[in-house]
Amino acid sequence: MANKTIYDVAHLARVSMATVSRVINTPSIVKEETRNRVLKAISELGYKPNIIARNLAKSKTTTVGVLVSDVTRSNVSELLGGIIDIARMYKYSVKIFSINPDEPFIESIYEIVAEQVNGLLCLDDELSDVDVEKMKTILDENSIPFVFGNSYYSGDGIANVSVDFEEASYILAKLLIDDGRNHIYFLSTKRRYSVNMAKENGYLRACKEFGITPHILLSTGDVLASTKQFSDFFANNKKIDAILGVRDSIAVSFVNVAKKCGYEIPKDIAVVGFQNSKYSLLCQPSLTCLDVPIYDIGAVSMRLLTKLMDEETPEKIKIILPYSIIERDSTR
Amino acid sequence: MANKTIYDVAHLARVSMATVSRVINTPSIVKEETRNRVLKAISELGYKPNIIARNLAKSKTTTVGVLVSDVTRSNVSELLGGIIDIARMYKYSVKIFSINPDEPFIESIYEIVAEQVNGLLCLDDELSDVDVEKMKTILDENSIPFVFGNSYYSGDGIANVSVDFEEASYILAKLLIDDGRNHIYFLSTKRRYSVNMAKENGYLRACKEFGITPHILLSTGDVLASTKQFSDFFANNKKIDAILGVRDSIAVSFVNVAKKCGYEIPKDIAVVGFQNSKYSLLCQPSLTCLDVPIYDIGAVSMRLLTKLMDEETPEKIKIILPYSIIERDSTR
DNA sequence: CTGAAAGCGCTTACAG
DNA sequence: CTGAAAGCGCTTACAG
Repeated sequence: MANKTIYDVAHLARVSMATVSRVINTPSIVKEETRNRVLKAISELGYKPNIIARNLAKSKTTTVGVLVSDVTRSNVSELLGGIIDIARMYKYSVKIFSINPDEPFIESIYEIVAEQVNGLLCLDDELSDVDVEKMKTILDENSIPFVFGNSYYSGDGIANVSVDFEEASYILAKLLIDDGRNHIYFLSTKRRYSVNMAKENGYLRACKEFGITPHILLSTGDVLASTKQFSDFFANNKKIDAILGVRDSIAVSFVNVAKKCGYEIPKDIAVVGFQNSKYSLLCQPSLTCLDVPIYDIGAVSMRLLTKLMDEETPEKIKIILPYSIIERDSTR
Repeated sequence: MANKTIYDVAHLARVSMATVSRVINTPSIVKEETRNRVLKAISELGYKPNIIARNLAKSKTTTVGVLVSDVTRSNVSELLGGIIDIARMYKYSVKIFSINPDEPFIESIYEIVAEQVNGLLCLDDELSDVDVEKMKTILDENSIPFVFGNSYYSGDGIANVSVDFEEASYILAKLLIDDGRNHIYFLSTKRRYSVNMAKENGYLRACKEFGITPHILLSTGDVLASTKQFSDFFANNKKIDAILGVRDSIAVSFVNVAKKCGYEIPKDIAVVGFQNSKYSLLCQPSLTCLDVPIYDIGAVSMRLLTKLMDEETPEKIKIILPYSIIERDSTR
């Protein structure tokens, strides 16, 4: 059984295809009697308009692209959750693109443009300023609005939805300092994410303000590697009484090693995380951490994008969402 | 600057649009000299074919749909990783759909059909057989091939890529039994996923075969709730010397509670998980568990779908991938 | 309120 | 090897 077209419906309802199109798009304009006849035909045939054809006719699409560097990165799925829910609400469908590591970043943008998306949500957090500028140029040329979700790119005219990680990190560090800690380590990732840079800056600001020497430890995401790294760290007998871990998995690895080396948490070392993931609850002791509204960041990004696509002018193009801090057993 | 069309290129290269189309789609057919002229025009203009128009003209799409019940479910992002990589390889783009909880499941299928996807990957694991049949009917009517990834639906003509969780679970249970354990609990989810049912069946088979009384404990995904549930469990002084946890987060919760109640792992209680997630490594002690090739399941599902979309007849429509078992400190 | 017709940007037999 | 033309399934001024 082939796909029904608008012709089939028109024929059955004995009207022109234009009328069918109208009952679908602007039903109020059609006389009730005709409208009902058409509606009946539609449901009898199980007709669904071909969205491709509609898009072509309108020369616009109801698709947004979501660009990620890697879907498996933490937070991406929760961001997607918010994005998809709002997209449905506004009748957009979402195409997902990941960056092809085998070609220059900008090629990915060209490919997305060719797919005729109506807007782009960029969840990539590792872009150079140059790439961001190039991307902006191409997208602007094609009148494709875009917004960055959960990342920091400061350029003019670049829409951004995030949490103030710099401030949050500052507050977290201050919390440790107020508790009398002064050998505070900042555990971050080897890869330079804009978000983690912001956290680092907040930490550095607090250190500077309170006259504490900053210590930064970078590790990969790999559990075994960081376990080894942290063991070496303790073998060198470094002075330490607190850590801030940008990722829960890193913080938990560290806690495990510290405990094995005879340190008590939080007595000897206080621990603070930046994600409120299940890890933070499953960890022993449970982790004090930032609670970032990841789902909301996704949802708000998408909502902002819908405004941009409708050529509304939103009051703000850079949105900072509130966060909270959850104190648990790894600090006191 | 508006989008360049094939006309602009044709004009610049002084050929017809048909020729331009040919150098894009079947370049070998065009005389080299003409081809080069067209290529030059294409790159001068930065022309990219409008994929919507192409799809309409070919009345087919190069888009596959991926249907999930909820993107944030564990494994979904890793499945997506495999799917996206293979999709890129075969030049498909992927649209992601989640099930709208506010309407009957089958409506979601109609919406996907309207989006003109060329094939569908279904990652939903909680469908009733009735829904699966309905879905198959609709999709068949519209000649949209589909495959289930990481789930079990046994119907005829239903493509499926998974791991033999029934067998794996049987082997895991047997491993505990061989170790002399005979009060083995199976911790599963309240929601009935086809995959978890398969695990349960393997466990039950082992119990039956070795004359052990099966015990099944169902919990929600919520850490706090399951912590309470497990505390109550121990308060009732149940006999227990081993558990199989379908999810790592559940297994870790259980371990935490058991330790707090004075049990030693694995001496008093051996623990086995079904996911090789970071939790299983971060847990103290580290968890013995199944290693399921989630990424591969996504990749193979997508590959199978490309064959189906190309109307090849794959030798097998139900693919069982190999797994392995990683023994760590939670058993011995 | 409704129909005829042009157009969206491509592809692809059909001629030549 | 290349062009003219029809067609993919819709939408939307333009008439009436």
